[in-house]
Amino acid sequence: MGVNIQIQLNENLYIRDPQDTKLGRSIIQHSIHLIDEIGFEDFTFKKLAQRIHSTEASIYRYFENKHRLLVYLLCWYWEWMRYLIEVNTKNMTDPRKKLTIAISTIVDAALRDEAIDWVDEDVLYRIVVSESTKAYHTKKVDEENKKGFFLTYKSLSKTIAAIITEIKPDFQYPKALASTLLEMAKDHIFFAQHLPSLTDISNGNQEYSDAKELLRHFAFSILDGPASVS
Amino acid sequence: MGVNIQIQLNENLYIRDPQDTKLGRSIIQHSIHLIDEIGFEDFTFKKLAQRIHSTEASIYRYFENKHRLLVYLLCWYWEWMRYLIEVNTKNMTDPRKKLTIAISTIVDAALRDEAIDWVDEDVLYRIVVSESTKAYHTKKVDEENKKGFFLTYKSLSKTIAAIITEIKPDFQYPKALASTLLEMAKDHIFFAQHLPSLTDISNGNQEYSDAKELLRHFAFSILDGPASVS
DNA sequence: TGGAAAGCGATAGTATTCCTATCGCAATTG
DNA sequence: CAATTGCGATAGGAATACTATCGCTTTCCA
Repeated sequence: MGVNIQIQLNENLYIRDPQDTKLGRSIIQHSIHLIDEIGFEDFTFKKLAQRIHSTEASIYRYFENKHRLLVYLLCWYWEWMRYLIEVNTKNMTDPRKKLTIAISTIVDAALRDEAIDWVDEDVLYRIVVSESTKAYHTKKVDEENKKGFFLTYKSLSKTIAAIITEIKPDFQYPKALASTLLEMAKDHIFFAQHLPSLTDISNGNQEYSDAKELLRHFAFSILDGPASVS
Repeated sequence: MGVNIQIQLNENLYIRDPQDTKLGRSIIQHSIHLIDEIGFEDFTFKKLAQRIHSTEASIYRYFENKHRLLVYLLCWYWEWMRYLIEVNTKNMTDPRKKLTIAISTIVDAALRDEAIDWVDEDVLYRIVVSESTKAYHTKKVDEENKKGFFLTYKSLSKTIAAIITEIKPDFQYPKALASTLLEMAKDHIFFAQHLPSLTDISNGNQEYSDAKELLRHFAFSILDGPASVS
């Protein structure tokens, strides 16, 4: 049993809802691992079909193409993040503590969680770090945005922006700070692993406490900074 | 005539140096425009060959594949940026002014410049905004990093980090702040254009003065922030 | 309980992408 | 003027990104 979470995503993302069937759940579970292993560029429906002992045509019954599948996975992550932040900050009165918890929650996505047994959240987060910008850095952003593909990301960002506004109601850049924190988490975890000269956090630490510290330092410096900046 | 700048890039990036021949320069010039028009995913050497009235095989004599060409273009931009920041901050004594100039220089890359007549810098910057993360978010990052593909990006980041250290020698995160400013410039210009709810800067302003103001505000708040952060 | 519908494997086939290889002409170079 | 370089032309192969059809099972529900 355990916790029973049902994440409902935008219907435009899929042809058939993968959560409804055994094959659908298998597609989600194994696509996460396969993309993590070989990268999104080399990932194909044919390779996925071979791994799950199904066929290319069967996978195409669920997703129009591999890009839609990627966006589906990311939406799943974004929605799950937003849910976790909401749960973890519930009943808290101090908005500063809320922001600290939100930052920790984002970074801790790199760690294993067992929320849903056919989604390995820690592996999914590696995909978020490596592949998420490919979801919206496309010639079709505007079209896909209209279809609501990025609502969950915007909603996650909005949740964090709301906490920021709670801390400092007259702050000029709540939305920018919220999205920057989300992007920074990915960037610096990636830099620490692959391009360490672009960051000051170390890669050794399994729990990324450096990353949390960096985000907190930036966020609170900006929020508590001198009223007038030269 | 005009200014004569020669940008020398990593030899591993190309098979034949595109700066040496007419066809090579044509490949650079038109690939920038074609990638800008149709996006990197849909961009192919065949389409580029058609546009410049050449052949696929001829383009393959310059670049192993389209990914290498993209990295080449980005390296060109990163090196050019570093050069501009160095020139623009030369003989300045106040490091705070240097950082302000550096930020303006990065954001102004979106504007037309005529440094080299076969490179349209403003169009190239649109590629940087939309496609640059695809250069290093690959399964081959580590391998390509060893070959020195990202030296110019790291060098640009290092230049900015040095200014930050000049401002505040005991600052804990100079490298992280430098790369964050570079990433933020791209992200928020992109968000303003396509996902406006993720930023607070507007898209209307042609000179992105909002973006400059945002970056300056974040940078100096972090540098001037209260010594101890809760 | 029986007939319709849904789900999925199997197979076939097409257009495009991503290359590699070879040939030969024209321009450049030494 | 001989040798090299640069490049257009063509061919072709393996992989990718789909689309379509057939028919077998399982499930649904009346």
